[in-house]
Amino acid sequence: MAAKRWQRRKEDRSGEILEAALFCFSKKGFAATRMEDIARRAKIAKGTVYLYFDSKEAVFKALARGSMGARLEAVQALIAQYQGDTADLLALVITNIGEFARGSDRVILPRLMLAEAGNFPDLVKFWRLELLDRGLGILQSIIRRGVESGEFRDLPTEHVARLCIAPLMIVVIWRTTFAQFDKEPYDYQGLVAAHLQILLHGLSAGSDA
Amino acid sequence: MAAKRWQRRKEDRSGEILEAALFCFSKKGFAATRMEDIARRAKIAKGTVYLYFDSKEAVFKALARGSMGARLEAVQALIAQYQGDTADLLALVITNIGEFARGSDRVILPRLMLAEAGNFPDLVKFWRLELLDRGLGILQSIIRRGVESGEFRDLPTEHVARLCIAPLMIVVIWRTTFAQFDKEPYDYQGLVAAHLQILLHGLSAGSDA
Amino acid sequence: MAAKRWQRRKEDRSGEILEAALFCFSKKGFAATRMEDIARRAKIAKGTVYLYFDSKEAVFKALARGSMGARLEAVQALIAQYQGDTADLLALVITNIGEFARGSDRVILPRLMLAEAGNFPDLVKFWRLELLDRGLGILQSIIRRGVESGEFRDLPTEHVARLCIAPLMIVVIWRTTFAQFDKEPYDYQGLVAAHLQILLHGLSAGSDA
Amino acid sequence: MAAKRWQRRKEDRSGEILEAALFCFSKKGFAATRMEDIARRAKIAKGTVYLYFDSKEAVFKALARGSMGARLEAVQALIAQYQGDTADLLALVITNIGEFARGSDRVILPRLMLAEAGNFPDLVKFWRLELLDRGLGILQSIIRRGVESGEFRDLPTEHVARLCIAPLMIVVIWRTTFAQFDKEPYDYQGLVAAHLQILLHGLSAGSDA
DNA sequence: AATGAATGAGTATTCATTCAT
DNA sequence: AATGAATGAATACTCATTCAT
Repeated sequence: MAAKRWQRRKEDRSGEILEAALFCFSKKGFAATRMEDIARRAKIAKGTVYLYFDSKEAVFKALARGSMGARLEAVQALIAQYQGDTADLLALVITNIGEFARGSDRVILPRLMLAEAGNFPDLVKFWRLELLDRGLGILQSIIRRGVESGEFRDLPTEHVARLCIAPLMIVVIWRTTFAQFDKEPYDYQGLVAAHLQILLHGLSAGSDA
Repeated sequence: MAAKRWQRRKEDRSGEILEAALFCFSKKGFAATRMEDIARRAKIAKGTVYLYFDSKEAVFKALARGSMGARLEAVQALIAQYQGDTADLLALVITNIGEFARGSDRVILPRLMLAEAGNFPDLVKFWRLELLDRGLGILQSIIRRGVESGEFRDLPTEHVARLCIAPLMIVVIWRTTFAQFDKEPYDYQGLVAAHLQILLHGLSAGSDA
Repeated sequence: MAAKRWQRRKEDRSGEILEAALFCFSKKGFAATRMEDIARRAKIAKGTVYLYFDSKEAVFKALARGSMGARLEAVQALIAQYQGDTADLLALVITNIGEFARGSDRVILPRLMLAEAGNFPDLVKFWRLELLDRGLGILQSIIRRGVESGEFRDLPTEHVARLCIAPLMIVVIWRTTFAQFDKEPYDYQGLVAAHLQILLHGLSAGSDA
Repeated sequence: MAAKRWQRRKEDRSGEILEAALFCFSKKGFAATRMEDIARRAKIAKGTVYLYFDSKEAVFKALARGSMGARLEAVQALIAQYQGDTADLLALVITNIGEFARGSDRVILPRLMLAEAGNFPDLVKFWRLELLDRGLGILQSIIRRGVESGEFRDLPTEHVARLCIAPLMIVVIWRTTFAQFDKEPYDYQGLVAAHLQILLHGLSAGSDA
C-alpha cells in the first residue's frame, strides 16, 4: 500500500516509459512503433524497457488500462454530492467530459484503443466493461432521475446516454485525426455548447406541446 | 490431376482481392495482415496480388478510396429533388446514413481509416476533404435552409452538422468494436430514432417560448 | 485465312531473342536481367522465350557460346594464306582483332563472360579452351615463325602471345566499362598503333645491339 | 550450457564482415551471394550484418572502395624519392604492381568491380577517377620524364601508360578467371619479365636507327 | 539496474517458370 | 506457335527479445 521508498525510482521509470510509449503509439500506431523508439524517447536503453514490461504488448496494455478510470471516479463523486436540476447536472457532466475531450493530451488513449481494437480483444473488453458500461450506467441513472422528476421526456435511457456522449467522441476523433487539416482551429467548445442546447432542449418535457 | 490451378479471370480479380483485403484488414488491422492472408482469402497465390496492386499499401489505399463516395452522391441526389419540410428532409438523410451505418458491411471502412490514420496521412486528407467536408457541407446547407425558413433555431451550422452525424458514428464504432460483447443485440434503430426525436425537437424553433 | 506467309520462322526468333538478351545482359548483367526484359526487347511474350530456350541460363549459354568462334576462324584463314614478313602478319592480326575490339558491338560478350564467370564455370572452360587457348596458339605459332626466321628476338612465346592481346583486352574493358565517363572519346586506334610500334620494335631482333 | 552465443566484439566485426563478403562475392558474384552466406562465413547472425552495414549494396561498396588506394599511394611515394634511370623506375613500378597482381588475394577486388560494373555505376566512377585516372596519371608523368630526358621515344603518353598496365590486368583476369583450368601453374613472373623486356626495348630511343 | 550488441523468426516483394487459352 | 495470367520459391531486411557485460 504505502509506496516503498526504494521502489520510488522504479515507479518513476515505469511512468516515464508509459509516457514515451503513449507519445510513440499515438503518433505511429502500435505496430509501427519500435521498442527502440519508446526507449529513445524515454532516454533509456532498449533493454531497460524489458526490466519494467514483459513485452511491447504489455506496455500497450498497461497504458490502455491505466489512468482512464480515475476521471470516471471523479465524475461519479461529482454526481453523488450533487443537489439541483437534473438538466444542470447533465450539463455539468457533459461539460466536464467535454473539457477532457477537447483539452487533455490523454485523448489519444481512446483513439489508440479504437485503432488497435482488432489486435487486443481483451483490451476492448476491458474498455467496454470498466469504462463504457460504467460511464453509460452513470449517465443513464442521471437521465432516469430527470425522467422520474418530470424534467425530461420519457425516452429510452440506453440510447439517450449514448447520444450524450456521441458529440464528445466526435471531438476526440476530430482532434486526434482530422484537426491537422483544419485551416483555422475548430471551436470545440462551441460544439459542446450547441450539443447541450439541442440536447437539453430536445429532452425537456416542458417544451413539448 | 489437380483441379485447375490456373483460372484465368482477369475480370474481377481486383474486386475480389479488395473484398478479401477488406475482410482481413478489418479483422486484424493493416500491419498485422499478411499479403498471404489476403491471397489465401481471395483464393489466389501470393504473387497474384501483385499483378493487381503494387504493394500492400496500394491495396489499402484502393480500398479506402473506393466505394464511399457513391453513397454520398446518392444522398446528394436525394436532397436535390426534395420538396417539403426541412425537418423531414433532415430525418430522411439521417435515416439513410443510419441505415448504412447499422446495416452495411462497408462500415468497416471508416473504422479501418480511423485505425490506420497515423500510418496514412494522405488517406486521412482524402477522407477529410472528399468525404467529411463534402458531407458536412451538405448537412450544413440543409440546416441553413431550415433556419432560413424559420423551422430551426439559429444555431451555428458547422456544429449542428457534426451533431447530426455524431450518433451515426457511434453506431459505426459500436458495431465494429464493442458489439462483440453485447449480450443481446443493441437496438441501433432505436438509437437513431431517439437521436431524431431529440435533434429535431431540440432544433425546432416553434417549441422555444 | 491461311497461315501468314510472312510469319517469322523459328530460327529467326531464336536469333532475335539472343540479340535482345545480349542487349539486356550487357546492360544489367545476367542476374539483374528479367526474362520479361528480354521478351519485351524481342517484342514477344514472356512465355515465348521458353519455346526456344529452356531457361534464362540456357539463353545466356547459347549467347556466350555462339558467334565468337567465327572470327577466330577468319583470322586463322587469313594467316594460312599469308606470305610475307612475320611482323606484318602480326600487325595485320592485331589490327584485325583491334578493329573488332574497338568497333563491334559484340565486345560485350567477353565483358559478359568475365562478369558472370563465377556463376558459369563450364562457360569459362568453354571460353578458355575453345577461344583463348586456340587464339593464343595461333599467335604463338606466328611468333615462333618470327623467331625462327630471325625477325624476332627469342622470348617465351606463351608470354608474348598474351602481351599481343593484352592491350586489346584493355580496349574491350575500357569501352564496356569506363568509356561512359570519358569527357572526350578515347582514341582506341591510337592505342593499337602505339601498341604495335612498341611491340614490333620491342620484339625486333635487329634493333638489339 | 551452449557456447557463448553473444560474443561482443564490436572491435573488428566490420572488418570480418568485409572479409567474409569479399570471399562470397568473389566466389559467386554480388547477386548470387545471400546476406546469410556472408553472415555464416563471418560466423555471426544474419541481422548482425545490418548493425554494421545498411544493405548488401553498402557492404559491396565499402569493400570496393577500401584498401585499393593505399597501394597506389605506396607507389606514389616510391616514385617521389626516386633518383636514376626512368627505365629503371618504370620497371620498378611495373614490377611492384605486378607483385600485387600475381600475389595478393585482393586482386579479386578489380575482378569484382568489373563483374558488377553494370549494377554500380557510381562505383565504376569511383574506380575510374580515384584509381585509374590517378594511376595512369602517375605512369604518364614517368613516361613523359623519360621522353624529356631523351631515354624514350616520343609516343603518346596516354596510350603508353595503358600499355604498361595492360599485361598486369591480364594477370589479374587470368588468375581470377582462367587459372582454375591451368594444368601447370602459369608463370606470371615470366610474363611480367617479358613485358618489361619488350616494353623497355620498344620504348627505348637509342635502339632506333 | 542498466546497457546495447547480437540474435533469428517473420514478411513484403520479386521473378523464373508453367500452362490454360 | 504464341500468349500472359498465375504460381510460389527465394531472399533482403526489420525488429522484438535476449543476455553478457
